[in-house]
Amino acid sequence: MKSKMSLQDTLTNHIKQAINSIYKVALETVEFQATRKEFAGDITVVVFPMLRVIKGNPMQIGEAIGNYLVENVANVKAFNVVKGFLNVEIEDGYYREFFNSIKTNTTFGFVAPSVNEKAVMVEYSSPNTNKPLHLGHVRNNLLGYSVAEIIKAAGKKVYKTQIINDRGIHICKSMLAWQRFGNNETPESTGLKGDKLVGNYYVKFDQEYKKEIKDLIAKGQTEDEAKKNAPILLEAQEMLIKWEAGDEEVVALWTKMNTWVYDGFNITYKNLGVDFDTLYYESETYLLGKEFVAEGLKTGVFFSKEDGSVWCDLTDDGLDEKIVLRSDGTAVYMTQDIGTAIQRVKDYPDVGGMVYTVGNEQDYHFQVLFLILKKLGFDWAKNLFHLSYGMVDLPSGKMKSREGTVVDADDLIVEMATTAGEISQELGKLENYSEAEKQELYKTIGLGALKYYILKVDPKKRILFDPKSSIDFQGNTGPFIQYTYARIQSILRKANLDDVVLSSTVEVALHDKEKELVKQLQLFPEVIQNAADNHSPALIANYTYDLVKEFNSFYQNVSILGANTQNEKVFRVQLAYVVANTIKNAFGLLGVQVPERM
RNA sequence: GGGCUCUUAGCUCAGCUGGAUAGAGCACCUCCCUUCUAAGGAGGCGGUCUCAGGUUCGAAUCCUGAAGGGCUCACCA
Repeated sequence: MKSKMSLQDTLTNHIKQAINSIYKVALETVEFQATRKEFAGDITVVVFPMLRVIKGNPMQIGEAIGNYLVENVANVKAFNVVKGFLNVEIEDGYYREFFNSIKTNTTFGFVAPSVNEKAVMVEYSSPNTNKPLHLGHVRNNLLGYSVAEIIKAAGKKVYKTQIINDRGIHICKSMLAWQRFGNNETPESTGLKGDKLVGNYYVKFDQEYKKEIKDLIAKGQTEDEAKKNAPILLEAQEMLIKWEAGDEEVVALWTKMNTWVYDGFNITYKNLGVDFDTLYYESETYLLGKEFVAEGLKTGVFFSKEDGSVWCDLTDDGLDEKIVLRSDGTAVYMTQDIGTAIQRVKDYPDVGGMVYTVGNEQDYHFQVLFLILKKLGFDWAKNLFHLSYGMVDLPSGKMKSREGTVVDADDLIVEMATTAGEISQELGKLENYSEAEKQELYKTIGLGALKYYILKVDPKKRILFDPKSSIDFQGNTGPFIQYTYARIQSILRKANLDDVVLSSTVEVALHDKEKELVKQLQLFPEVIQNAADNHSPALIANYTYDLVKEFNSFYQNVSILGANTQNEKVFRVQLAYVVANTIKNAFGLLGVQVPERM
């Protein structure tokens, strides 16, 4: 494979030579930016930074470089200088050549996984098994899945994983409530999804717990006392102890109810379109990490206090002291996370870095975790990244499972599809579709709207989600982009597309809109790399939006099938094809599907 | 109180190596379907980029400080 020098690289080299021959000085770097639409030109050289090494007036320097480029560089057609900006016009031929080099490459922009590169493990979702997934999990899942796909597209092997929080007092609460009030209900007997059924008992527990607290307060206890002494809570704590001791009956119940939950989760994951390569269960990992704490004690990374608890002193790093082992020798959250990270690298030795998709309330935890792993001397510790994201809040405030003020993931998906269906029916473009096909399409559009809505914003920002008015289907939205894709497919069907048309090379003068589209396509590989480096699906979303806007403008201004010449028609069909393919691939990175019609 | 983080148009957001007159969508107002899907396009309205300093030829972008919102600072996970 021959690597072709990019336009920027070529220009950089020539500009350096120009500066060298005209001003007798060496230039370190050249700054470029896209030429603003109101000026003639395709790429702009920023002259200002050169003033550091060249004494002179930016206009004159720009003129001199411009002249040199026109004379010496094949594809440079003309130039103009505005203030300190040298706008360079490039020959159509350059863009045609680029376009022809990618037009049959269905994975343009993607880099095949390299054998030499270390793999990345991306953790996301990681729910508790006592309640169904809600909108917060949806954001987590979409982000994690998308970042995993993006890293893959950027040329690294990826393992998608999650750590399932399948043990602890919260699970026991659901179990206990079911035992007491459940009358042996099952998902089958009730027709409820397993996670919903279990979630109901978690709520039930809380109701009972509150009732008991009230009773105790009435009997004269303080609120704090009542909260500690409520019989149902004591019983749940007892249950946890039994579970840890391996009590057969408790473990059997635990297994049964968790299985219900997993069945439910799997349906939600499937509907959401996310998947995992490998799973970790907290019940299997919560004891891990202790040996490394012992190790760290020896090497002085940790120290123990008089009561036997073990700590890590991070005050030199501007943080606090952090406990890594309780005085009774049991593991804390941190211990477990240390152990799990190490375990993962043992299980998958090609892993050289990890991404943790976890809400920003755990920023501090991960800061500490990564630091400790570094101190323990793991070389992969420098490649750990906390993909932190803001909460999803409702107009009514925070979502709270126990109080039932959550936007349920399954309900949300259904609602989105319903809305998509309503809009679709109003527009009435689907005459030949069967009912099943329609439902499938509505789901694609509804999910597309939801996913795009969440992924297009910076993960760091918190989202205020108003179920009634949040998600549009017009403008900068998933459906808008899907619509453009469908419209292109319609053209391609009418064009009787075949391999000959696609692979044939035609020479046509480029329309402005065509050139802009080709330029936009050209950015895709860089956008993918950038998105991977920054763990940012939003970059992909915004790129796709820009591409689609550019295409729609082209579409309204230029007739594709009604082109004046056969050559123009062929080129435009090819262009539409490549744009559609790029939309599809880009949306694939976001986990959004594109419909053939809508 | 300490730490982290966010603040750009009425609303939701872009703006990621500091660069030209800060861009989109929604909403509101015009116009465009006898031509490839109008979930579209063309245009208008709308901004002291929270505030105050600083660095720079040049700051929404970098630095310092302030204000407001969020998160966090457990032998919980």
